[in-house]
Amino acid sequence: MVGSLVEQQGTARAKQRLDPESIVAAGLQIAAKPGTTTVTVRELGTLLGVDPTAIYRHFRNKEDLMGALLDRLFSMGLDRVTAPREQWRTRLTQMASAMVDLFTEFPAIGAESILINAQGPAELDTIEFILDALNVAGLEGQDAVRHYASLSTYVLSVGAGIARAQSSRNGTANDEQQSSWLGRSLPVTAASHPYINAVRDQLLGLSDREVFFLGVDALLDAAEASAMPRSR
Amino acid sequence: MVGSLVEQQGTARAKQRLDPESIVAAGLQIAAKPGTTTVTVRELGTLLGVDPTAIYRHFRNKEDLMGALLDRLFSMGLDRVTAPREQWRTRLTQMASAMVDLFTEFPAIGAESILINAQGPAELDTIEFILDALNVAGLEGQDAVRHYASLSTYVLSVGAGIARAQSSRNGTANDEQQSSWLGRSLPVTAASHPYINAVRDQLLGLSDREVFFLGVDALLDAAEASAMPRSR
DNA sequence: CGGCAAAGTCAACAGTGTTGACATGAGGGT
DNA sequence: ACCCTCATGTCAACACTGTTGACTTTGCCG
Repeated sequence: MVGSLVEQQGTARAKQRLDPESIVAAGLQIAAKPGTTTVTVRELGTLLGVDPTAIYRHFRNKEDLMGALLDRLFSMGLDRVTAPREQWRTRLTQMASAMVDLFTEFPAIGAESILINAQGPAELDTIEFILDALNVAGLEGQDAVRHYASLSTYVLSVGAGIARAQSSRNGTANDEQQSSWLGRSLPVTAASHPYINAVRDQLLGLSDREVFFLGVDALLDAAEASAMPRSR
Repeated sequence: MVGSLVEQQGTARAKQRLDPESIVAAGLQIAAKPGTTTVTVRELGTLLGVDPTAIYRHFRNKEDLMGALLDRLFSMGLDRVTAPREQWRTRLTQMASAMVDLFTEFPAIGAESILINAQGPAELDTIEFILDALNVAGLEGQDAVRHYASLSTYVLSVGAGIARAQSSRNGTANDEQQSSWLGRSLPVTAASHPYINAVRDQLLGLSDREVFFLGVDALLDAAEASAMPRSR
């Protein structure tokens, strides 16, 4: 993938002389492996064919490493945006979609996205990207900042939640366990919880992503509405 | 220690004969203590004056216990809603506000709110509460379900994020570390990131709660808009 | 070629949650 | 009033985290 001279896939090889880049690559590889709920330092070591603690020569601690991984996800997310600059709303939707996809692909990283302040270059690019889109939409200054923050927090937080749910589900062996949003069953009586009872099936049928995009749309509507008075 | 039927606070006493209720109370007490980032089984044991593993006689595992704690927070949250039933929007806002307050008060619980499916009675009551409010707003069936899910996911996910940030900040000694939302500084140049640079101060000045309520309003607007066509 | 700093190794520590074997004691049936 | 039984508390231990300090190796630079 990376085209480095030495290491490829497999279980362990490429002795010695790491660098941050190959560690990040290995981290992504581990996080992508289905059933993985967390990236552990020791697994990283065995995958790289190196003593686990060697990682600490390149990253101050695990949070630092996770930040680098998350920043990588930001970078990939930006790359997946294809719409032209004028279509700001499509661009933001694509970005949100890409991030939730990536969080689902790499749950171990996405699950902690909210805890981490990646502060990497790609995160900054993402902020710039969003502010640019909002600017195209007609938002500036404090308005732009507020809606940026709202959208960003939403994508990261809810995305993290979806990733965690994904992890839990992956933990237990399954076959296509249709991301049911609530728990399996809703133990309620019609007497005590009439509303729940009336829509119980719809509740259980909800999917994470459906709910996610509903929120994204609401936030983008709000941004658009906020831009309205200014543009007319 | 012989005659006391009920136990009180302190650091350790009330030997033997636990019950789920007192464990939950102790859990809340620990989670409320500033500087606490996570509720640990052992600390629970010492606080209750009991072997840590005794907890496993009353809860299957820690996730189960955390579910009970979270359910307690749901219960408290509902209790803090004061507006009359007709003012559905105020009620939902109060509920969201109460939850984020509680998550900030008990970060160790709030931080994991998204991972847990409490499935306790209070969570069901909360679902019922939200569906009822949306019904007052004029939403029914699938529409109500969707906006319930959207709002619920939002409050839990973003609330969890705020709680985690709170924890991180509590971890390091501080004095009134004004919940700055992004990291401390934004290392960008005007050339590469003009938009960020233009609003850098506003970005750093954002507060968690401000952003949180912005999202809540957007979601409630969406719900209200969805109800509009039906009610006219 | 020599030394010095960066990087890999190893053992160990401090914390998690969790389990299995054992002890104890409160309660209920007769 | 007994005894037996089952729930509950206790203890030691395991597996698994991240992380550190002392050491050894390695490769670069003068």
